[in-house]
Amino acid sequence: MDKKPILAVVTGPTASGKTELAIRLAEHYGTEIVSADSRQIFRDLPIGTAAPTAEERGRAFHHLVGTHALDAYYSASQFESDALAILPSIWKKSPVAVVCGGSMMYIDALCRGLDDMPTVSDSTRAYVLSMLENHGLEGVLAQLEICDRDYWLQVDRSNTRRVVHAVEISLEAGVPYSSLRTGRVAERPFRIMKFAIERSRDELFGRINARVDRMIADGLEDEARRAFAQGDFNSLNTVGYKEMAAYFRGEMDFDTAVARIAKNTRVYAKKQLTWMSRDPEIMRLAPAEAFDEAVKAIDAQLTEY
RNA sequence: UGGGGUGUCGCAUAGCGGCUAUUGCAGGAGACUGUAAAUCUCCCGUCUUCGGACAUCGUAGGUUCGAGUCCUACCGCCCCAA
Repeated sequence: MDKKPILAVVTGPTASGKTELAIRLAEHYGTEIVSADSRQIFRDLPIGTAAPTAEERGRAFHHLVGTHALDAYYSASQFESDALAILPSIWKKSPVAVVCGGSMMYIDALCRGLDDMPTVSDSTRAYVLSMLENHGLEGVLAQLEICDRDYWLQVDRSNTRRVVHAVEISLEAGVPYSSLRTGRVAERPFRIMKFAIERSRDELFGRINARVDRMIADGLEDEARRAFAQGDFNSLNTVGYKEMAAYFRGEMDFDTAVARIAKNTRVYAKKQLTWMSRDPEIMRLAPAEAFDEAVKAIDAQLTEY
């Protein structure tokens, strides 16, 4: 029987200690890390996204961190193909590759796969956008009812983004969006192990608050100013930056902006926890024993064949 | 001890005697298949078969058809005077 390599996924809410655990595992197994973080992938945002530092990156090689310009288009499906392309090269060095990140949809895209869908062309995107601008959400919903009645029935009709996307895909593909959604879980040629560091809500929120203060001290404001000087991109529709933008526009004072960042980071963490709660594959580790427990579990898998 | 003020949800706050007690902050739950740190939904007095039911504005009385709102007493807090 083939020895399938192992994908050790370190995930969990923001500020839970993923980076350190991932690096220690990478050091231990002489391997590299693929980041699964939808914002750390952009360059010029190291402070606000808590990207691994130069020192940390010296301890273990990190893929997909700071590799894209702020105006670049990136998505979960691109992450899926990028990660799948990188992993084999890591497995040449070690039977264990480490993935580290809190972008839950990216993790799922890699571990379970996304259904095949056409890439939306610029013209289709522009067409649906104009429909939204001229006829509002109601207009786009009417279009959705025509081109994909099944999805129209089930979609959250308040969620403009989902409605727009379904119409875009349906028009692009020429078939209903819902017909492309198979829900099939991809077969992967590797064994997946998922780990998360579990902390109490109070402790996690305390770590978040402290980290936000540190980001401010480290110069988040300047970083945000320089980033927005490049333009107002989706990559900057991000906790830490959108609040700074509101401060720059004079919509809130500095202290309020900082408080909002902490608040929105807590909300983000909560959403990650919600997502995690429905994934029974994730092994929850106590902070103090996280590394030892993860190594034990991985070694057990390594010796199994 | 006297005089004045004040008491509304975890905190803050609105509430000219009359529909469901307002708003903000903080908090909780959830959805999620190509921008996901995005986008969206719900709860936040108690119980709930999720349609509602029952409470409630420091406490106890009173006036009134009707009281968070007016009156009295008490309790707590704040200010001034001693």
